[in-house]
Amino acid sequence: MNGQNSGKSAPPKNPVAAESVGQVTMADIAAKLGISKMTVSRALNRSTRRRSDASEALRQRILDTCQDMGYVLDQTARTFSSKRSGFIATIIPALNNSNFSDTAHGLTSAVESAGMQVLMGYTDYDMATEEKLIRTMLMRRPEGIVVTGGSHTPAARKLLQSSGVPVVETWDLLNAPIGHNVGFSNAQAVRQLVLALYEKGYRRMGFLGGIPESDARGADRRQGFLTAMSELGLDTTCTVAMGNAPVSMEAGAQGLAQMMAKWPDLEAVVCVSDHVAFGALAECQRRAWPVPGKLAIAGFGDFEISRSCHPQITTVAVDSAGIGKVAGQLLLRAILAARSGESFKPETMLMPYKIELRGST
Amino acid sequence: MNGQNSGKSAPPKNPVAAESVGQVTMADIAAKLGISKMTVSRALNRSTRRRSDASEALRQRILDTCQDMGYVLDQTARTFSSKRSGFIATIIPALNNSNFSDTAHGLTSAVESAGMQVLMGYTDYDMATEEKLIRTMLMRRPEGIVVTGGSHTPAARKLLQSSGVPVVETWDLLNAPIGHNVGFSNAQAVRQLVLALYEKGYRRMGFLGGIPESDARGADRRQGFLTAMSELGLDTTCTVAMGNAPVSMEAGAQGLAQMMAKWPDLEAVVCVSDHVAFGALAECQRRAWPVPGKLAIAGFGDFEISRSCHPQITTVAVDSAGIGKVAGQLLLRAILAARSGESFKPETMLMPYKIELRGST
DNA sequence: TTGAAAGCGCTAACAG
DNA sequence: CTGTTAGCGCTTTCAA
Repeated sequence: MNGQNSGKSAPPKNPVAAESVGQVTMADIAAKLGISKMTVSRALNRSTRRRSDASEALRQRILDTCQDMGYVLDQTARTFSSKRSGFIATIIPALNNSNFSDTAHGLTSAVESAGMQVLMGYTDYDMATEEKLIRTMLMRRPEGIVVTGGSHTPAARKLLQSSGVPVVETWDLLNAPIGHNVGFSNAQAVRQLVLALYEKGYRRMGFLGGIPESDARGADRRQGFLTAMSELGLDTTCTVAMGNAPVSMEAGAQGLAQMMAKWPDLEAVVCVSDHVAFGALAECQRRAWPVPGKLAIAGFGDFEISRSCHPQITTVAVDSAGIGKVAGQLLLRAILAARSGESFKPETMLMPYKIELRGST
Repeated sequence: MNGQNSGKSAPPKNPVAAESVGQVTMADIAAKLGISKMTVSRALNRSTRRRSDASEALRQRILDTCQDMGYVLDQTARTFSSKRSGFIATIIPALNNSNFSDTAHGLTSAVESAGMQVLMGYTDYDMATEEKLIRTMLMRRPEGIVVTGGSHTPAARKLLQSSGVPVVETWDLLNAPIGHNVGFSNAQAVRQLVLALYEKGYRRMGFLGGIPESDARGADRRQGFLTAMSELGLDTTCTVAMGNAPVSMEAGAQGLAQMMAKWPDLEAVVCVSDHVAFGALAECQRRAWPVPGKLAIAGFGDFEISRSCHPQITTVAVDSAGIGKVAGQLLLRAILAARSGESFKPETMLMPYKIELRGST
């Protein structure tokens, strides 16, 4: 019997299985085997052992006993003691946008092999919500933070800066990132898309997106459109802003209607996202307007819909999952560096994208 | 100076602001103000106070000091001490399926007002992954668990049963739920959809879904189709199973092609989801087959796409967010009951759904 | 209303 | 390789 367990006042345990998670502690396992808590702790933490049949046998007995007694390690206690939460906090604008959820997916894949768990939150495209989320998440002491974009409230920015852990801002290419940055220039991408449409012969083009203030990334894309059109010496007045982010398919349809009422001779519409583009396409179909015969339509993001609809929609393909994966890898390196006391300079990783010209243009 | 802080060996703090989160503890706040940790703790936990200008003034000073010193409460320590993690664990099949992410959204909304945070995980439609996730999440000692559906590995089921906290299984209506159940009969829903199509005059109908083994919900829907067709005395042989869940739009298109090659005179196709239905619709458009003229198409889930495309797709509208919201409310009641030592019987909440007949049929 | 003592379950650090 | 001691930062409990 181990003395360390003598002070325990919990009710007697079922020798075979615990009634519920959290009833059995390491001390119980240790007591049962007549060893110390530390031995149990070590057996549970060192996944691979060097040679030693004796200790390997003990290790197995410990594992079996944990199994038998229904022991589930208390990560809270572990975190509290070791100062390592095993959490990576991530904040995305919305769960139901597969661009962002793919990024979260990529992040999860990248960090789970290191035993890290992703603590996910979403802002609904609201900076105040983001600030609140950051505050809440910091209370869980994440070992790294991944946020979407570079637009934050001043307080949120301050929190991130003083978080004491590596921060990655994703999706946008930033002039003054807080820490690391994994993304691309949304403006450049749309600019290239417009140039590609120009080469195809389109001249009278419009941009269909949301209210710029509500979505920094959308505003960047709009800016890229305006830049390209100016460079080409084309008319930049044909733009419509339909409500706050996220702009829906429905809004895309309505926006197209507005746009074509105002500028009936438009040849092509560049949309802030594939969702909006699809809404516009559907509206054309309702009107029996041939696409691209009467009007060409382009989107952004390479969502499943733009590949699956007919005609397929021209878009900018982004490696959403790759952004998350790279962010995760960067974070892991930064965390390991910090553990060994090394410094790790903030890095900016430029992610590739590709203009996908398809049937809609 | 407070004696409680005397043992602290941390380096001297910047009196204005901490260099990083976690550097400042409650004891520092207390020492700064010459009060005890407990007073700080109470000020931070009791959001509203009863009358007492004096204590209210102190409370404000405490809050200001926390602000000034950049104090961020350590939720890990709080959890460890109070045995309340503030976590609700939830597991969904996939992040990028808006039905499930809407459920997660509804759950989050329902529990955040109670100060609970949602710890989210996704299985990619794999039961082994689910088991692993449950195991990992239980180490964080969630106060409640929400899982999707009733199909779990035996070990996962055992873990949930012995978790010691309320469990809600969602989306499906179960014969033997582990704890609470919030959902509806997917089979019944599809059955009603088929009956509605029958009333519209359709007779030769097929079902397009994934491999039943890979998706319990999809299998239920398939079963509902078969049941309805049998009841109506119609041919039940026209079914196609396209790959594992989640079945993509692309697979929907391919499945439709297979189906029509085998049974060219089919009048209507019922699909396991709107995504599949949309893929089928797009394939028809590619072939210039009028929908519903040549073939009627129905889906499931009332995703944005089915409302926005042309023609709009007939579907089963499910209150996805409502499922999450009700699950969250149920969980909160159960948690509160448990805290006051009351028993709280497992409940089954039947959620409504609606057959949405649209242009595609 | 406030304070002091105790301790949650684990791991770091050191000793054997 | 294993054991012992100490303590993480809070909240619980009890006392004033």
